[in-house]
Amino acid sequence: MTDEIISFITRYVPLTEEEIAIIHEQNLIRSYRKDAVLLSEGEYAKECFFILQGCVRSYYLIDGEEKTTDFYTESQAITPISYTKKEPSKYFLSCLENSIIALGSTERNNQLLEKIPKLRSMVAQLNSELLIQKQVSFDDFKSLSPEQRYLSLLETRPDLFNRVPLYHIATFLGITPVSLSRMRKRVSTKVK
Amino acid sequence: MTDEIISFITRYVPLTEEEIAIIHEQNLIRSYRKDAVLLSEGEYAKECFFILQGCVRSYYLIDGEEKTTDFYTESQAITPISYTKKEPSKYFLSCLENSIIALGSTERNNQLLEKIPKLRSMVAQLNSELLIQKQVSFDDFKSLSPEQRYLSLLETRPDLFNRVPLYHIATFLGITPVSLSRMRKRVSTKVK
DNA sequence: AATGCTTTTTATCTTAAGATAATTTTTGCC
DNA sequence: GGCAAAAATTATCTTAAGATAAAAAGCATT
Repeated sequence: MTDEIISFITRYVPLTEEEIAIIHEQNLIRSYRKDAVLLSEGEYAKECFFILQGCVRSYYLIDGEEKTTDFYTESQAITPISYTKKEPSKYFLSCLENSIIALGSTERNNQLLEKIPKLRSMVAQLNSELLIQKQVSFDDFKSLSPEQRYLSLLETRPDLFNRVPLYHIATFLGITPVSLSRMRKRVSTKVK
Repeated sequence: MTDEIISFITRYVPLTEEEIAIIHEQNLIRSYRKDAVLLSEGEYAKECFFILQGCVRSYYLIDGEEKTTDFYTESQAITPISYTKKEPSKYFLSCLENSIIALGSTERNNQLLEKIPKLRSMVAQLNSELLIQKQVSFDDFKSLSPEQRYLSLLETRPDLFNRVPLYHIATFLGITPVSLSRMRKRVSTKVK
């Protein structure tokens, strides 16, 4: 049932049967309804998340407008900044779909790291990978025009367009929903 | 002489005298002239860098245009993606000023990590911190207008404006130099 | 002081994004 | 099938950025 977590981890470090059992024991799995809020602005994140099924969105609320910064889907881990830094969150996390999510509290995660120390190496590798990914996407974002960013997202994450409303994709691309709509029209007439 | 490196490290892990001596031994320090290139597109990075004195810029060359993605100054470490991933670099690193830089090759760094294993913890902490920083700047970048980004940079890194040509700052802000110049004029007349 | 090079600004024109409001389309639901 | 809410599009007007070219200002060096 939580094989996704095991295969996620074993991309970084090998696990024995025993260790797999320990991880299964520790698993806390929850279901959330669409629009359920996993973390609010101002709140201290007590947990990090691993998405087994569904889709989660992170966003800032600025002058009453939601600015989406990320979409997380199956087999992605979410470690809120607030979880790491022990400070109030500046952004929200909420479910775009009914979702099944594994939770790790600080205590539970620390226990796991005590019992299976090599998980520290996994975390280190993962962070290093995420840092590189983030840097690459940021660099791309800066050097591409909104239209190029849209076209690029169409290629790299086509799945999103089937499960996420366009107005969230718009703010994720750093533009307004109205502008995205206009752009899509422009692009489609270009192609023809 | 390389106390900066020691105090950089001890922000993350304590060091004994012995360990400090080991680090000093391993240090390879070089001087570079303004415009010296530390890493070229297409090249495999053999080293990572720690800036003791001076300023380094990272940039992509796109359609003959340089797009600056970062400025590194005193006491900042640079670990090229190419160094970590062992693949050709997509960007350049070059000196904006005459600079004094400590170099760490893969071999030398691995030796250090063998001799002082707790440095792994430092690297892990540093990466986690850098990931958070990168995420925050990316989120800001997306939600701010070019003008707001300019004003924010003026506050967060005023030093840059004294040592870096505006046309590099412009591409760093994701706009053209002409546009930055126009914007500065607009902003200055607003204030009056 | 004169020259050449780098950096910044100005000007003009074009294009696309922001703001706002209204309308249309789609979707879910009783 | 009809209704309400959510999502997407359209229209209009304003504002700022991109492209390009040219001029001006700042520097360094001889």
